[in-house]
Amino acid sequence: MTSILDVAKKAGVSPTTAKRAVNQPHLLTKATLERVQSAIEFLNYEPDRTAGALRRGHSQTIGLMVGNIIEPFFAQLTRTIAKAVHAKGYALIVADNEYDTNIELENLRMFHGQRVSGLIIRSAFGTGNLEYLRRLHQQGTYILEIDHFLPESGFSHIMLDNHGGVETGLRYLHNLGHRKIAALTVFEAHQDERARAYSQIMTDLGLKIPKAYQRSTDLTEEGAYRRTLELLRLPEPPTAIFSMTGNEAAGAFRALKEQQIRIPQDISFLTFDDYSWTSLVEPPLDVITQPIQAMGLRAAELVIGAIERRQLNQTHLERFACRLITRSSCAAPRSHSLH
Amino acid sequence: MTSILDVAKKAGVSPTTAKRAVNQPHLLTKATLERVQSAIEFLNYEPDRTAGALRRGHSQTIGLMVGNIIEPFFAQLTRTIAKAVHAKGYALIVADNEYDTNIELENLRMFHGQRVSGLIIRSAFGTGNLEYLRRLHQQGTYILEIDHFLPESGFSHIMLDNHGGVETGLRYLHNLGHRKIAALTVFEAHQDERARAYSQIMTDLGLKIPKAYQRSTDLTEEGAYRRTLELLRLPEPPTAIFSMTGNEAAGAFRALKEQQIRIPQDISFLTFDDYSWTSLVEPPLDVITQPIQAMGLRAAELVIGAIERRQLNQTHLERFACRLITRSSCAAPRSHSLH
DNA sequence: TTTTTGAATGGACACGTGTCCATTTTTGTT
DNA sequence: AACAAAAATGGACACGTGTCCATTCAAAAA
Repeated sequence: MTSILDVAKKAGVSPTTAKRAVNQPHLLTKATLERVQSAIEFLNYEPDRTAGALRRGHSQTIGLMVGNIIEPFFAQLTRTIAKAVHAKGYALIVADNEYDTNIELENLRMFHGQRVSGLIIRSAFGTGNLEYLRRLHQQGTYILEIDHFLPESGFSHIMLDNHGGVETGLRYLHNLGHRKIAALTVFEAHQDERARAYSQIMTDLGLKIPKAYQRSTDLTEEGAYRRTLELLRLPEPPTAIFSMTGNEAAGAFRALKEQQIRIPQDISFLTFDDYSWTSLVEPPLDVITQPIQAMGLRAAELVIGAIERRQLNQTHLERFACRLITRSSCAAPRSHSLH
Repeated sequence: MTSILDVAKKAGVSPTTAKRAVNQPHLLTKATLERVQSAIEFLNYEPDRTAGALRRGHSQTIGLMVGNIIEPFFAQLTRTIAKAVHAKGYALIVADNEYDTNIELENLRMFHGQRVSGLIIRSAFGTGNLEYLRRLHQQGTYILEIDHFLPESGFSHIMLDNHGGVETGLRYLHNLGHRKIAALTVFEAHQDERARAYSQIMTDLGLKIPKAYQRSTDLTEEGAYRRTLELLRLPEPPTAIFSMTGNEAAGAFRALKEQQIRIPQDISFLTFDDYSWTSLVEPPLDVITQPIQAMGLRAAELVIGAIERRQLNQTHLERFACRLITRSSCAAPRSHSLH
């Protein structure tokens, strides 16, 4: 493998000068710079970042831990972040935790071993790995939570305005006349912001949430499918279903379709995430869309900014607004329209 | 940052012994091993892979270059490969080339700088980066092409049985009575296997492909949308459209829907890739499904196997079969059913 | 006990870079 | 022409690991 020493020899300069041609070209004479640059080109030299990482103490690498790369939300986020960090000369190492603390821990170990400079994480529910994250941070890794955060963590985070989004959705359904509104989400221990917002806003609207509505999904398509069938079998089924993620929406929609439930005549359906397919199905779905790209760009910017300015302890808390797109999957409930 | 030296000191052994506790534990006495292990735990020691990478000459890292992470095909592939390589102790660095040789080159540079041990690549069309890939290979990076390969490259590859898949699809449509079958794909320079298979099998079936059917998409949803509208405006529009990727299918389906074309009454529609939404739309789509997970697992296995056995020059060429799933988007063409 | 053998442990060095400090060369001033 | 100041270039070392070789130790054979 050719190193900077080969370049230096070829160009007839000292190793230090050759390194400067790469890192601080403004310090060199035009002539010297050109000589070194042509040597670099001739030898196809590419600096060894592993060596640099060793010397510097951290690699020019960002770790990204998402819930599940297959979900378009995370795929889009991954892509945006990858592009942004590449532009700054960083590489992106990805892993997903499958919303499981144990899998997450293993991948955190891997990130640690790679000495990632920064970590963007959509952590699993529960505080199981908080201690490990804290240690990572203490050792110089900037940590940014995204989409979900552990309240006690004290790390920076980038969040959607989940409360606002849920409120927009629920008021929309409420105004249409719905009173029995079920949510597809994770209720356990009030860890999920959307679940919390759902409970609170339903109360604000003077609506009660039956116990039967408060069972959790596991955030998978399959789980939402099963949960939706359960809801439909209830003695008092909901007149509207509000899916808190686009992933769950696919499962729920499949269940509704299989049961030949007419949307919106029999049930209104609303979901977070404007996934491509939501406008292709019949009826096109009403959705609450997130500014994924803006969030990803900001995440990359914050992390790299903090790393380069060596402000590892500066905390940024940001919220991004979401937007309701109405199509044709929500309408007044039948009982209501008879009034 | 705690190093193995700290561990050694804490455990009262030499650095070499401490290293062995990590890498070759069978060489140590049970007592010594335990002493070192508890020191590791106490200090939260995690080996610095950047240092190991420097010494070894390559990092325990695999590069994955896909076309576009957002496409579920690549998302699924990424996830499968990520899991598989993590299990073997490797990290996965991802990048996408957006099917563009220049973007690809930049990311290849990045991979090179990171001294990835292996590279799994869905290369952009064209041989622009072949020379760079060759150099990378020469410097010790194992290279595996996936989903698409450059015939002259000589690298290992994992491919779908594209010819078989296209043949299955075309014969299916032909048997239904279709003669005017258009394909959504990349025709340029016969670089795409599915496009080549389409041309050849149409000829085998005794069918001619009008010039107007031979214009390329750019593999995007938007491009397929526009291309589909063009096809519909033709004086002799096709009676069946065969989309060669699931990504393009979304755009094509949107166009058909907007134009209020009835599927399969007015046009039959068939596509590669059994994406989640294809069974949610009306009508559910007939698809040709790929064994993405099997391909991803095999890719990871091949690359890591070659790295660990130091057989960088061994070439593996593998093909995976695909399968037609019939639902309701294909039927006999109208003119035909009148006969 | 002594010798032999193999198991267990230790020492030393190189990988390629970033960084600090030293030295040389050039430029500007008198 | 002599000097100071600034610009340009060079030297030396450390980062933490993997690997090779050397040494010590314990057990088996004589």
